[in-house]
Amino acid sequence: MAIIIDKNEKRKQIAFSCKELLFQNGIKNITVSQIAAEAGIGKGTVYEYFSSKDEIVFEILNILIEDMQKWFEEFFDEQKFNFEEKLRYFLSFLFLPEYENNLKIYKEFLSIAITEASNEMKEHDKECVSSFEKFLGKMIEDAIVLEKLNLTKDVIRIIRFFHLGLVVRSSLDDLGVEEEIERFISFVLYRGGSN
Amino acid sequence: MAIIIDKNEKRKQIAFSCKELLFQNGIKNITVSQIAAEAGIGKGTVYEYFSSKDEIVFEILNILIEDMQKWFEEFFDEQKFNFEEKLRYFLSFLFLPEYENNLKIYKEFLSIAITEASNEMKEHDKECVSSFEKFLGKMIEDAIVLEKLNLTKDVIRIIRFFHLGLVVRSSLDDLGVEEEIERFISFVLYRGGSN
Amino acid sequence: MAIIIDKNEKRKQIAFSCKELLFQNGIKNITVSQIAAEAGIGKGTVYEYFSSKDEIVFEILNILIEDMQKWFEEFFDEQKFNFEEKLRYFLSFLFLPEYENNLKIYKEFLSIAITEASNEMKEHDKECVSSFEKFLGKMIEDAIVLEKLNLTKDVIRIIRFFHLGLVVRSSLDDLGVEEEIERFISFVLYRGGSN
Amino acid sequence: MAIIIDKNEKRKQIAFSCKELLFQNGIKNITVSQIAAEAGIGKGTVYEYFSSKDEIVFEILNILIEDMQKWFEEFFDEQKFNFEEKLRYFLSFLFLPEYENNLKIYKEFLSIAITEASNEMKEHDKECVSSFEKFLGKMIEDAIVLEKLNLTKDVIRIIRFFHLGLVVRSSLDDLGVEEEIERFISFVLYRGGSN
DNA sequence: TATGAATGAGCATTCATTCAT
DNA sequence: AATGAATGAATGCTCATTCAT
Repeated sequence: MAIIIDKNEKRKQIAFSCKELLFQNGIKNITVSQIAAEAGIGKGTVYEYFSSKDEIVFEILNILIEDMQKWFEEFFDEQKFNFEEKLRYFLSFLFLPEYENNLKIYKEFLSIAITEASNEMKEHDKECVSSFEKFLGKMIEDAIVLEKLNLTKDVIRIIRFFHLGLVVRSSLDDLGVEEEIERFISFVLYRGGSN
Repeated sequence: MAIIIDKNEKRKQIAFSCKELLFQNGIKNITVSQIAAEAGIGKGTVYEYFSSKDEIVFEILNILIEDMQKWFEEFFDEQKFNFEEKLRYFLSFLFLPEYENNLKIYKEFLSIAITEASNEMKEHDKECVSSFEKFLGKMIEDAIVLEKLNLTKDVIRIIRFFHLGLVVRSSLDDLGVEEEIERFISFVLYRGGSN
Repeated sequence: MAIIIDKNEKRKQIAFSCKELLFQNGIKNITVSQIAAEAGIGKGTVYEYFSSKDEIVFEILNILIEDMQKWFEEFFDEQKFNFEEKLRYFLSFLFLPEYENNLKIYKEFLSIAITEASNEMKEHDKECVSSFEKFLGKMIEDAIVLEKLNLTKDVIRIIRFFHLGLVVRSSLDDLGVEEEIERFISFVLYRGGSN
Repeated sequence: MAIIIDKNEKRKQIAFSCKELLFQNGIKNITVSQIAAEAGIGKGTVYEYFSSKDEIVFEILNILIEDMQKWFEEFFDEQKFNFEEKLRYFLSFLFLPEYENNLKIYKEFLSIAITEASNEMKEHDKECVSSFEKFLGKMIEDAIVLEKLNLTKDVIRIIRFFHLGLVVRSSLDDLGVEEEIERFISFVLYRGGSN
């Protein structure tokens, strides 16, 4: 059993050391040679811990998803903002210059996830999303109770899907992300504003 | 004198004959050899009509998009639907069993586009998006004028981003797409109304 | 017989119209399609007059050699220079900026000639060289008789080979062509100069 | 632990085993597949030791040049030859029947170099030339000091260019190489002397 | 357990040549 | 006679995976 734990530990270790590699090359262009070199082990050794390249890639992605979850949680632990501010930050933080790399990684994740997500990946992602929704849920609740805003829990999903769509489109359009976000916030909060 | 061939016609012809191939192999795995074989022509002949493999794939994608646009037009031309019904169709048609193949290719397109969109690809995508926005625009306009609904044009973007997010998430979650769509429709249509 | 003459005429015509193409692309990169386009005829038509691409290339080269021969002759017809001046010009004229294209072509010719000269090409070249040597011969003769220079006819060959070597090396070294030429002239004329 | 291989040694080994192949097929027509087969290794293995086909060809050329240098050294080490004999050997050895293959490859090298010399190629050539000039330099020095011949270092360049011209012309003319060489030697050695 | 040398299938693209019209 | 559409052989290079040590 000790061996199994060690194996798992080593897997994480190898995957962890390749995060930087992903920033630079993108998942599509990563090679097993690079992974081995970056992890400081032999190419053959990689296959002692993973049975295929895809498996390595998934492991790296899983680590990155966990990272993202942490970033979210850390940010939202500070409770001093009102709903509008929180929502704005939630929607825009991945587009801030300082999170450029995270956006990149998140896109890489999506790119893989869309067409070939493994069950393990889905499992990981589910946890992430759930923790994420929990927070949005809390946010809405506060908004309803404390700010007396006219909202329902349903808006969580709309926020999530909108956000996701925004990330994807930002790769394709030269859209003004901020503008789109403001439009969405207006819609959610002051939807009658144009009335 | 040799026969003069309508190059554009032949392009379409070649691309058309490869629709099925694309469904089977996907964008990434399709090869020029397969394309030539499927079109019943020589490999070199392909390059008389296309300057690169990517160009062929784009042409096939174009045909698929044109197909989709036709389905839309056909659907929307029948004017018996109200805004809610149209919106429902717009959001859900890709998830209908008969469009399974289109959804698959669309996802693959997104997967590629997210991380390695070439300018050519972006250009291609822009046309596609613009045609869809035109539909949505007309839809909203009608809704405002004919159905006296309380909507603004801004909702177009929200619909688009939501739809995109839905497509992406549908790869990851076992979400009830229909349920999500109903939730969104409710939100867009009745939320403000219920105030 | 009229037809044969016409055929030959057309060959020349096709080859002639491709001189410019050679300046731009170099012989190695020229294609039959380009040749046909440049000559304003169909690709198949080219093969009515030539039986292979190589044959076309040789024909173009032959025309260029004839051209070069003409340039030489025209220049040396003006008899107002002394031997040293003539020699200097002879050695350096291909390196003058205004003959850049000719140098390029001459190199192309050499490039082909070195490894795959056809008999026809050799025949052409022989004529060219002979006319060339005739002139150098006259030059030397005048130098001996009129300028009382201490030279023999043997120097003709040395001049020719040196010149050829210079052209070839100029493609490889960043050599100071002028300097090399002066060195050579000194050697030929004032060989004892360093004594 | 896997075996660690001396990469440089293996490079030489691969290149060495392909000398014959180069003689047979020429620089232009050699293929990587052939190289791999000739070296008794897989095609992919070739790319473990060379980063491109050109690099392999250069390595083979290098070996040929090193061979030539060795032959020179061996010849010139036997100090019983005087300058005239050395010069004769230098000018004529490439035309000896036993070096026919080397002449062929050298010509092909020149053919390529003239019109499409890459920087890599120029660099490679520079080394080769410099080593030959060193020989010639030593030769001249000895001639001046030991044989009291009336020569200057300038003659090195003239010898080199003449030699090069001779190689090139030998492809075109049915010239008597030996005769030309004798003529040149006479010119260099006795012409000034007869003044 | 760790390694890295060896592998070879797989693929886009070019272009001289042919031949039906 | 003139054409240009069709062709397919030919080739450099990549990289995940294997396996002898």
